[in-house]
Amino acid sequence: MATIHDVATRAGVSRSTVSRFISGRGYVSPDARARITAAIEEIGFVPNAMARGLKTRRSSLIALLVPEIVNSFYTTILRGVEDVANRHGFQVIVGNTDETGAKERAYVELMIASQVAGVIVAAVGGTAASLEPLLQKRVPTVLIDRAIDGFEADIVKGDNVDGMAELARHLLSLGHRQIALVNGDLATAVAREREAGYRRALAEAEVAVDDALISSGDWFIDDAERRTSALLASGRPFTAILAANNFMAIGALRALRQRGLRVPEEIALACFDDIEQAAEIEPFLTVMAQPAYTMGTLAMQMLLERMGGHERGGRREIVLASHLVIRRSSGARDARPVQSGAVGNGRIAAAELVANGDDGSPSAEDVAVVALASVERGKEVSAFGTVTSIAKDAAPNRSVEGAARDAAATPRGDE
Amino acid sequence: MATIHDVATRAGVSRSTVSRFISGRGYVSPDARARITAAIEEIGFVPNAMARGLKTRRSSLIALLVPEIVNSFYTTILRGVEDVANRHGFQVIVGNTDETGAKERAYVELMIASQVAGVIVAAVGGTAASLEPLLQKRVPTVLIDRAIDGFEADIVKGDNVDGMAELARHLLSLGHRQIALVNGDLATAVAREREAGYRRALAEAEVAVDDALISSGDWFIDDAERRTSALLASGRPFTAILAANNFMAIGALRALRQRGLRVPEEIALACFDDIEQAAEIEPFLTVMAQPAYTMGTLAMQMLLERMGGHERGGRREIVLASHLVIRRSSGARDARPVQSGAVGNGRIAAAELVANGDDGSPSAEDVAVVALASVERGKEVSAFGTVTSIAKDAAPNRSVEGAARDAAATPRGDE
DNA sequence: TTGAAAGCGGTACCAT
DNA sequence: ATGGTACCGCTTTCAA
Repeated sequence: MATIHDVATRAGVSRSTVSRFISGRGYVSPDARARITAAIEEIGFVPNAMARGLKTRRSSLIALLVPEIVNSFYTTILRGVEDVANRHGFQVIVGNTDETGAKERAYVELMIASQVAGVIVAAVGGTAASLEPLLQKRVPTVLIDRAIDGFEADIVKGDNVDGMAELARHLLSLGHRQIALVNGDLATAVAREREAGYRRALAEAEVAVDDALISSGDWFIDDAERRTSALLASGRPFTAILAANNFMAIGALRALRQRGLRVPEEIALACFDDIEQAAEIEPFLTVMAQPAYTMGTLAMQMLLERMGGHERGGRREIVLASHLVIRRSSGARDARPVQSGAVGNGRIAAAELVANGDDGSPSAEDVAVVALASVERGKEVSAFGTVTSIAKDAAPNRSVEGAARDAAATPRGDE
Repeated sequence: MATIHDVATRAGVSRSTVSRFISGRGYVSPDARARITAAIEEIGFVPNAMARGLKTRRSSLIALLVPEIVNSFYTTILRGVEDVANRHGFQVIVGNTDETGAKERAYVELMIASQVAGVIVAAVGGTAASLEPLLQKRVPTVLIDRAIDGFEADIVKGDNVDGMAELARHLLSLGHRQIALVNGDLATAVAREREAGYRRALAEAEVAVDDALISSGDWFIDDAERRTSALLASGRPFTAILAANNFMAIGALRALRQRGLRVPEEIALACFDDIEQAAEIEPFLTVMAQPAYTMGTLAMQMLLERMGGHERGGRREIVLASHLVIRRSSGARDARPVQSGAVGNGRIAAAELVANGDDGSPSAEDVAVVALASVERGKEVSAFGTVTSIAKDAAPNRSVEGAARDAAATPRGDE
């Protein structure tokens, strides 16, 4: 394996000069430059990242940890993260934690050992235990989608409480009063937040919540199917199902089909998170779509700021609005996309995000703030997002109850 | 950041002893062992992978390079790769090459620089140029899905020629005679192979091929949409569309819908590769489904063998059969899943794959051979695959023409 | 059974 | 502008 020494010998210069050349710091004469370039080409030299990283304690690796890479919500986030990371010379490596704390922990240790420059995590949930080493080693970290109680880090997330409330209101507006909730793992904040939204919407509509219609477990399709089957077997009456995410919806759908129940004629269905490719094939599922690409984009942006030390303040929190996409499964007459957006909210255009981050350009918050100020309603673009709130030096992650209370207190202008 | 030295001091032993302890090689007294364990725990020590890799020239990283991580075909492959890698103590990092040679090249260099233990690539296509450094640096490499002319490496791929021929035969059997082919990038072997299959089926049915109905370009949805729109605008008559993969099908579908054409009533549609989640939501697309999970599984298995030096022979090639899943889009009366399988082919059961690879257990070929011998027709399981052919010391990747000729010469027992 | 010491392949400071 | 030279943190003989 060719080393810097081989290049130096071949080019007739010292290792120091070669080092300066490849790292781009320090002076190298045009003459030496040419000879080194030639030597590198000839022997096919690729600098050893381990040797370099050992010395510099830096790497060009960004780690993204997701619970389920097969879910398009996370692959879309990945694209967002990757696009801005690459633009800044960073490469992204993905770890699939499979909703398993142990796998997450293993990846975290691997990432630390690999000296990654930063980490973005959609955490498995529950405790901060498996992520704790990141804090201890001071690895720049940004949370995405899922908040973790007591884990002090920047976060980009969806407006789960409001989003789920709106989704529930949609079903309520169609006349449903017995709405089953197929939730995910209550150890994850999103599950608790979405349940809070569900409860809030029902309360507002003065519909009593039947706890027997609410189930939770884990985020796997099979589990949602089992729980839905059990619910159907219980004989408890209900006319609609609200699934806490797209995978839960698939599970519910399986159970419904197995019983021969037609959607939406016999049971209506809606869920959080879109499945873009499925929608392309056949617009069926009514969903609360989150701006996943933008979430990835903003998370990476915040991470870059932390990594570069440009941001030394407290915990930041960016909440992006999701939007209701009405399709067939909920049984609405007018099955057409609808953009939810509160007065005073603003869109983050793809163009702005692209401009963002180049040297000296605005930070994630700047962009978000600008977007907030410009209430602009344009056509649907996947890279768009609507900022619901931005908190600088935000309070530590609070309990769901608190979040729900705040959300309830915030006026929304979309209904 | 805690180092081995800190642990040594705290435990009252030398660095060497700590090193022996964490690497598991060499003797360490129970006494020292206990003190080291405690020290590691106390200071939260994680060995620096860079320092270790620098010395050992090894890492526990496997790189998987895919052209489009958003495509479920590749995420499913990822799951297969990851499952066997993890079982052997390796972690997988994914690079999304975005169908771009330059990105692929960049990832390859990064992987080499990072001293990955092995690489699995679904290549962007065209030349072997961007992968060439892998050969030069002797990084164990396995190709998946896409063959590369002149790149000498083990490969796991689908039976593209036969599969596409069968898919075309399905449309022919429904009475279609003017079948448009929306292909992908002809620089990739799969595209050429699938076109060969299309041509073969038409030739066998004595249907003249109308080249004006065949389009190619790249593998992006937008491109397929554009080409399909152009075809529709041309006025050239056709009654069905065969898409070279799932993304091409989405593009074609967009174009059809934009023109208000109903599928399958006005135009029938079928494609290679499934979109599992879409099918779960609504069984619509008739597809030639590939055993993606198994492809990942076998690729990783072959890679482990190369990495361990257990396999020093020539290039190996494993070809897995795909199977026809008839759904609504092709307009067939009996829209139900059908398992295609030639006499003499065998299933690889999930159980066998799991057993495979533990020390001393059978190699990828052994498993495949055993499977070939056991013609067992069971129920559909996603981890199953059907082996079409296994070649040991296979000839270098040949031209499509040659492959098509061979395929035509090989008797198949499924019709 | 343990410790001393020599690197692995770069980087970066300090002279020249 | 360039070269000499200590490391970075861990592994691995080799001696004790």
